[in-house]
Amino acid sequence: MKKNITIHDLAKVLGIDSSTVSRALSDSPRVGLKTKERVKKMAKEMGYQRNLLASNLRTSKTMTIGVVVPFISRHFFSEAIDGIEQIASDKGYRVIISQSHDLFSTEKEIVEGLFMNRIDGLLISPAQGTRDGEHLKIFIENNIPVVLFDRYYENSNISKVVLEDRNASYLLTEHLIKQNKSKIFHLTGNLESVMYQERCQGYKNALLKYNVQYDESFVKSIELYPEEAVIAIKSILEDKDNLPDAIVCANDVTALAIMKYLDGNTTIKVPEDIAIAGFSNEPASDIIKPGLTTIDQHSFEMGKASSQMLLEFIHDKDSSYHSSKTIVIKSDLIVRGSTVL
Amino acid sequence: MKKNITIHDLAKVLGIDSSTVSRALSDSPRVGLKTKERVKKMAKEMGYQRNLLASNLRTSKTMTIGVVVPFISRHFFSEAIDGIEQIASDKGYRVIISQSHDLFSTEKEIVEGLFMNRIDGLLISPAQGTRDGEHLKIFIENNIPVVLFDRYYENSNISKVVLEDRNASYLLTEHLIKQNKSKIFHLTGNLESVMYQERCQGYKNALLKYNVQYDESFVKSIELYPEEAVIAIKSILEDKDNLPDAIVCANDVTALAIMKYLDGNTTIKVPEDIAIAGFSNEPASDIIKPGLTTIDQHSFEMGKASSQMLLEFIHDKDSSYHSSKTIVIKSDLIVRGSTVL
DNA sequence: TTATTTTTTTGAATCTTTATTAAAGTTGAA
DNA sequence: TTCAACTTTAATAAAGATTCAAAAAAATAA
Repeated sequence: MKKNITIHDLAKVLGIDSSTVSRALSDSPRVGLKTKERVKKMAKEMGYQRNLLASNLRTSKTMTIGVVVPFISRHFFSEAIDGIEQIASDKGYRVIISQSHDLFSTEKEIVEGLFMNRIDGLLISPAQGTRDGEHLKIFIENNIPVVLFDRYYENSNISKVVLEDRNASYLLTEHLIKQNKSKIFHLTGNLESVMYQERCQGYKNALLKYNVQYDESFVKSIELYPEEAVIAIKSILEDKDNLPDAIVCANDVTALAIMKYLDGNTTIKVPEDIAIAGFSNEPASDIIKPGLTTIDQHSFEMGKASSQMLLEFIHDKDSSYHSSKTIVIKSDLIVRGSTVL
Repeated sequence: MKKNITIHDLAKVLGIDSSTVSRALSDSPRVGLKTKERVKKMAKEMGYQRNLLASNLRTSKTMTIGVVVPFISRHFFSEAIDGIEQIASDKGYRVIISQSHDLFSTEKEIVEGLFMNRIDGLLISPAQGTRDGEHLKIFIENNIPVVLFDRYYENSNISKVVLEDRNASYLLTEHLIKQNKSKIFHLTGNLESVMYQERCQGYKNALLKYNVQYDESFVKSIELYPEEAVIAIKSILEDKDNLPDAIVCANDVTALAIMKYLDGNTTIKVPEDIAIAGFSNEPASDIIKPGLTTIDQHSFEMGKASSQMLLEFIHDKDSSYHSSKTIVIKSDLIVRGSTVL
């Protein structure tokens, strides 16, 4: 129930001016050693806690970066956040995390709130179905750095850190071809998203390169959630004349859902009858039997890289950072039992 | 590069006082309709963005609650956060999420930072090995509500929302007994933690109740991480004269690690030779084969309940909220193949 | 001792918003 | 018409910390 004490309270008690107290507490060289000590001692004694609202308002710096992701529970994102936090806290920055639940409207609200709170920089992996960064304009206009990571906009000059999606997808498909699979389907997400376009392109490129059968009907675009995946696999299996012997899924959760469905509801064997590959290396991929062949996206590294990039931008505000810098993170193919006997 | 515009800029342009602008923007009844409209129109036109730092400083309210968890990637916590966010955003509160990585020192820093940012309330699931809430004292002293969830301190009068750990553990053990298991081990965490004490007690109570063999050596306390679990199961298996036919693990990740080890490195069959039960219902529990019998902690509900409690405290600051209110969340036994043929 | 330099401290202004109090303008009943 | 009651706006003072210019104090040189 005690009132917050301020530098003015300290000043009064010590019989000095509040500006001196302020300087003493921030270890300014412009205040004498004994005063410094007196102030610090008293501050501790009286339980002084600096009010960052006031401080931030005055300095117009919050030492805070905002992070917006679709879902913090996705392994990929929580790992990335770890990376982000590590770099940021190293440099004395606080990180505030929000999730958009993959909804543009929520994302917009969050982003506006973060602006009103005057964060020093924004790291965002945009909600699906967001075509452009219009709602991020305020940041750009006010010279507050923004870095996109993992997901990005096609015709935007906002800097970004992304995965080599196309190549990763190519590697997955190539791997399946080398396992003598000849009818390879691709289950992808919303194809308006550049990321899924890229993954789809990598898949096609591999088929083309190795001269493997391809037909438009091989690509199914769905919302990449488990329930949707089950619906999709059911419909695929119904067309008995056109059965795949392999499916490249654009994320792990759908791949896992399909494997689970096949195991529980059909006699189809993975990988003998149909090989399944995923994307992300979620923890469950290594627990399911057979293990799921997938792509390691180096999420932690990606988080570190984006954080680093953002902080660089923050520290040299003047340079025209908008100039669309892009960092591409390497990916690794992880081969497990779902594609190899 | 454009400068942030303030209510003063608006006031100047409109030829009225800044206080009127402020009122107009917050829809105060104390300003005329036409002025309101004029102000709002101009605000939009000039791209005005309210500065919450100043606003919060003036009102000494931030409409923000802090959430601190050990790891956001744990399914339990990310679900709980979802629940917390849902309730909070409903009431117009922003949520800022931090992870302590289960380290007290990190938690302390985070908590101090949150205080300096003058959050309106704190929701925290403390790091393991923290015996008391000494570092939360500033909040209590300054009448900022704190609610613990999931994990808590033994002799603390901070309000909390917890699981009926003891009962849940009892149910698990009882279930194993009913499967005719007669030598049931318990793999638990740090027994200084009340939560693990409770889970251990529930296990013991069930054995006692049904008159099943018990020996102190049946309880192994470890750091509940996968690697430690593997070490533990190896050492258990080495003592060939004292093999369990069931193990109750105090969380899912250890249970999963053990199942994976048994499957890959031994001929021991789950559940025939050894039945395994976990705690938390992580997603992977439903993916592993056989499925892992575990406890559903209703994390989403727990998040909602804690958020609700905290907001109530915030809204009636005067009532002596410290009076150690406790909400106990019910748990459910989920039976899967790891304990039943 | 006085003049000069250096160190330490002060006072006022600033950041942006909001609350409080005062003032001005309107309306209506007596 | 006059006074009261009400509506709308203005002016000023916080909220708590930081910063700049200037003053005061201390240290050094002449």
